[in-house]
Amino acid sequence: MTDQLSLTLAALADPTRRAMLLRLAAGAATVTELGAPFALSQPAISKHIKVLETAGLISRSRAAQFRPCILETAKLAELDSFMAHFRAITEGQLDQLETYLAQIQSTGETK
Amino acid sequence: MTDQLSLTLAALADPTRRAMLLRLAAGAATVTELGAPFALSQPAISKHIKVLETAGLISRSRAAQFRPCILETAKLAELDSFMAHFRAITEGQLDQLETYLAQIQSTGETK
DNA sequence: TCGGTATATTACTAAGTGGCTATATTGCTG
DNA sequence: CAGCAATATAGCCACTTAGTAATATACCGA
Repeated sequence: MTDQLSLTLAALADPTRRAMLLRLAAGAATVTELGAPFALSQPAISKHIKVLETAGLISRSRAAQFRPCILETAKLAELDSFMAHFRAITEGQLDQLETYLAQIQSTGETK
Repeated sequence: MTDQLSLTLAALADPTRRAMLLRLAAGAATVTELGAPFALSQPAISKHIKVLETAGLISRSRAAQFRPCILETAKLAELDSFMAHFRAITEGQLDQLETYLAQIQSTGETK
């Protein structure tokens, strides 16, 4: 599991880390702020953040004793472009459903 | 990691399994067909497929001694809707870049 | 310089994952 | 029914992961 996309997905495969990212979508936050919502020890929070950083999903600066985190969207965009491979199919099925709905509506049939 | 989205992401966090899904995006396939491209033992292939099935990303029917797999898009759509939370931000950044490009083009400035 | 706050690192444990070989199951087909 | 092809299961191993408590580091303010 050495490729970037796997790294991204593995980092996202945890509700705590996803919640952190959603929090960061609203703007930068410190480690303590990011960890506040969770009943986890401080090292556990640091670890989660390190996973996100290693995956390139966040980056960090330094301000006094704070290490504020900000969201990095590049890897998310990469995942998004992977998802696009399936989006056509999903939408295709949606179209089929819509066609079907339009059809029963026009013919008055219920089955 | 008990929630559905984590399950989906963990299943996707493996290049072999992603390749299988991409293959299935082109249509149904048997276990052997799905495993053919990989230098893995047959049990390893079965295991990967089971992970995908458990995550609800594929489903399987039964035809003689074959167990053909088909792609299930519901969980992918769910992931897609999670990604939407970030898409606005990514596109926002893109817009900023476009605005910037439009600006330097109209003013003739390079910085 | 000392104490406090923010964060990281270390060392440990329990559980999960991905791979293997060997074996079992299931259903055609001869 | 015998044998083969497709697939699943069991048992094992090496490695990773998510959590913990304890400790270390870094920086601010009095």
